[in-house]
Amino acid sequence: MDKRIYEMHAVICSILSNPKRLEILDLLRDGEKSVNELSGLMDIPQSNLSQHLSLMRQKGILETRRDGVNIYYSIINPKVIKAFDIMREVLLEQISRNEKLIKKIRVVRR
Amino acid sequence: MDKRIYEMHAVICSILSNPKRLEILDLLRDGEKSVNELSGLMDIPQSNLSQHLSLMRQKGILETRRDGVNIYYSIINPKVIKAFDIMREVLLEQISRNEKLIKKIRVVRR
DNA sequence: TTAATATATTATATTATTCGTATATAATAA
DNA sequence: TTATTATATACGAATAATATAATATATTAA
Repeated sequence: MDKRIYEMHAVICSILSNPKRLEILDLLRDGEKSVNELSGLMDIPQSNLSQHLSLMRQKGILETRRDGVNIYYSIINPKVIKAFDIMREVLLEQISRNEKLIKKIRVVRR
Repeated sequence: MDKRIYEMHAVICSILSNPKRLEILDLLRDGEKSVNELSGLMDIPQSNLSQHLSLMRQKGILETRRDGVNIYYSIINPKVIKAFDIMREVLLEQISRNEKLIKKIRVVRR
């Protein structure tokens, strides 16, 4: 397998490796939102939001549409949300596995 | 939605954001392999391989089994491979979208 | 044209990742 | 016990990612 494909793959995945970008994607999962709307929903300076948005646009994850003063961002490929959700499931399953482990340890100690 | 869940989510996703780790996961997709086997299949110093493996174990993605001198690593949750594959599809679809775009531009220029 | 609003860009400082080298540990064989 | 093989860890240097502040641009309204 070509190494370059792993590198490109890693670049795409690195988009999901930041909490703010995950929050943005989660906010956009049901359709487009303007920068202003996003800004109101998130606790983040506008410039930082804009940076994350432009990064995701550059990487081909988001696209934009201008309507007057507003610029609306949306997710190009819904598979990104699919991957988002699967990784979320992985996380939640990890957490519940850990909880079970902790309970077990407590029972043994009693 | 709790911000901490996005942070944990980002940590899990950051595992997929490195080409070597993606290659390791790809090599482990059909079952466990020892560090030695992985080392033979990859072009990477053993210490670096070990670093990536221990990171993925710490983060709850891989688990280990010792058999004599060898330590076998395997993927705990197959959903990780599912997410791997979906993100790969996103990448491939991006590439083919770009190719189409380039062709279009060429036709227009003629 | 000027003002107001929405969004993007740049520079910078801080922090995090990555990877190599060297070293350490752990299991087994001799 | 010593040697060998397999694996892990510590450290440091280079690089990359991040957030913030300040500034720039673009659109519309007055």
